[in-house]
Amino acid sequence: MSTALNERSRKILEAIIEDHIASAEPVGSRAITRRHGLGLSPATVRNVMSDLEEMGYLAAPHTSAGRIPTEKGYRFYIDSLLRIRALSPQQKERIRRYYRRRGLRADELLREAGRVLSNLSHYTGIVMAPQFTTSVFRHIEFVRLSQGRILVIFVAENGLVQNKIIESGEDLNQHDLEQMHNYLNRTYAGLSLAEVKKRLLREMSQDKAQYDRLLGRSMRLFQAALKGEESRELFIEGFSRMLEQPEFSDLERMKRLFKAFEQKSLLVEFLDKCQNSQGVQIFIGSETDYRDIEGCSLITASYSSAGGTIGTLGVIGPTRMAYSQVIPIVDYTAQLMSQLLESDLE
Amino acid sequence: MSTALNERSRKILEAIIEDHIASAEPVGSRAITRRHGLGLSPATVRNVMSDLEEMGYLAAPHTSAGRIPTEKGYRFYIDSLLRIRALSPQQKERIRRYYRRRGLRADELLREAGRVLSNLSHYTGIVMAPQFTTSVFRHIEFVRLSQGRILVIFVAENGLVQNKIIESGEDLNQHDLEQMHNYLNRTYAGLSLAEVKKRLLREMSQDKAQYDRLLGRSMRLFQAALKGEESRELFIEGFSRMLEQPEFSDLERMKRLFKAFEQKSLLVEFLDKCQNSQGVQIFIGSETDYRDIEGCSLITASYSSAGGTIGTLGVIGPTRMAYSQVIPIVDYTAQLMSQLLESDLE
DNA sequence: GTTAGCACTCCCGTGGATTGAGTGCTAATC
DNA sequence: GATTAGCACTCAATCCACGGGAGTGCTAAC
Repeated sequence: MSTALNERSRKILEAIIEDHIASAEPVGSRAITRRHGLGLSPATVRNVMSDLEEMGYLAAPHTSAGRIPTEKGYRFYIDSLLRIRALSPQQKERIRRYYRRRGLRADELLREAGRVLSNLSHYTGIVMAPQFTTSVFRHIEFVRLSQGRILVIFVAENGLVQNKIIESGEDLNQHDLEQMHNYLNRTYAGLSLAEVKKRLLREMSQDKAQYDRLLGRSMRLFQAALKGEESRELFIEGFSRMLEQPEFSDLERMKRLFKAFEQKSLLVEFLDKCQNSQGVQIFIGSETDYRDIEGCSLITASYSSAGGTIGTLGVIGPTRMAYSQVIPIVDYTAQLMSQLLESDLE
Repeated sequence: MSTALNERSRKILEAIIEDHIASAEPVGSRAITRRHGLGLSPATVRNVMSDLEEMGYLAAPHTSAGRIPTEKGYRFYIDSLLRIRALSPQQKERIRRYYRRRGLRADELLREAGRVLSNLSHYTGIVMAPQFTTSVFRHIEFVRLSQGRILVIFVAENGLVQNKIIESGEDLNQHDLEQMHNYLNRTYAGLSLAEVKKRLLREMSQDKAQYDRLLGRSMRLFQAALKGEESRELFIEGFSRMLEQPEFSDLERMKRLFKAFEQKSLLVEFLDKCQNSQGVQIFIGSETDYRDIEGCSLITASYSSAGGTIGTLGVIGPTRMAYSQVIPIVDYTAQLMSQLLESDLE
């Protein structure tokens, strides 16, 4: 009952977890000896399993069922047992092919990534789009919609487009608006939006007087367009895959999970917290600390552009997930998104 | 056994359907006499029910259960028994209040409509966005993304924004692009996109030679931006409401339904066919001729702008739907969308 | 330390038996 | 002739007992 696991226990734990991932059923001692023939009898395996349960890596649904891994079991499996094979060039090529279609807008690209993640993993794909404020500003455009209502269109360097309606106190005609956005484009293109905000603030207060009416108004409009909380877009694709998982044949549970997905905001918040980490992150069950998706694991990776991470994508599935297959897919997809979003720059 | 229904049969049919809508259970003869006390004994009601079954308005799941309405029964109910009360001014005001938030973009407005439809009806709300080609052209903008890749942004009179990436053979700098879209905006604003297409074609062939290089290129770019199939956006909101309906406690069925929603394209196709009809349309069960949503009914209405219908919205729920409540909500929401999308014009 | 053997536990499927809601029919009643 | 009370019948759903099977834990032998 030493707390460290010896080679044999690890082998058995691994075998149990892998069998359970494949079958979704509790795994018994005989099944292990049959399928993994470690040169041990069922009785021996039973003793080891009993120890593993004692240590919290396994649990028994009831006396005469086999064992299923606990979250601690999965955690150990992922940290110590799992070896991830990098994708072969062929596999990478196969994934890349999904994105080959030309003329895909950035948002379409991200949604497509969600679909691909779902299809390849057989779970649900999630992609959080970049926060606009972290992007590099490329272009702004004002279009007068009606008395006092102006449509603002931003374009970021990575090709993401966002639009917004602002209400300006005074009515501005389209010609003035054009002059205004021309000025803004000349002045601020190439800066990050955060920087734009800062400069805007400085310039407006510092030398306010020096600017003529038009420029002052341009800046005020820009500022109005930039302010306000910004909800990040989240693409969730392939939820129906979840319906295929036996663990969600419980309707009540399904319903909760679905509502969580429909809500999105909590998931966005969570992914936002993941965003600053490098590489693939794995959250098993309650490790997400997010009750509605109980029984699920989350594999995420962030994608980046121009140095910083800008968004997060991943796969959400039951804790009993085929981690070894999903992890490299998520990893590579994140790399790919970084490349593809970058490629709009020359 | 005459084929026409007398007053008494109609009353009983109505009572059965309304009870069934409320309870989702087969309705028995005693329940009718108890809850609707028509001054008849259960035995009499049984005789009538038997006739109604004979005529195809009711069906019995098995010998000793009550009766449930058939699609024919619902159809008769809707066509002949149901009287719809128009919404009271208070109810209308309550609905309008949902849209009072300012600065809502057209697409946000439509999605919000889906949510509101879902919340008020307790079923799933669907909103098909206007087809861009039928909109009135207000503004176009070209933004150079990279070597040969141009982002095109369209704005329609109703405030809808669409963007697209086109690949131009030659590399154009941003300054040229601006001149081009300025020209296009001056020339074509206010026309419907269909008309723009036509004029573009005519002008390009007729007096091709007369145009200078820039104008010719502008038109070619515009044309490139307009071509290609256009997938209509469809907002489906509140699917989780379906999970609450007892008829979908069958997992297999749920799954089919969900996949149908995830697919969207068939639903778009179907709604597209509804679009040219006036007023509220109701499709009961297999009347949609769309197998995946079997057991569901669809209540739709089209919203319009500048005379023509531009999109369709509605509610999808089980055939056992609270028609009398949902119909006026769908009707009024469609009217409201017409108004709200119009209000961008002065 | 490992393993064979065995008693024990518990889930699950099967097959009556029972219950209850509801029907259809018949004969009596209005 | 329409309506209704009464009654036999049907069928799904529920409960319960039972047996089989999978799996465990313990003990004693290797």
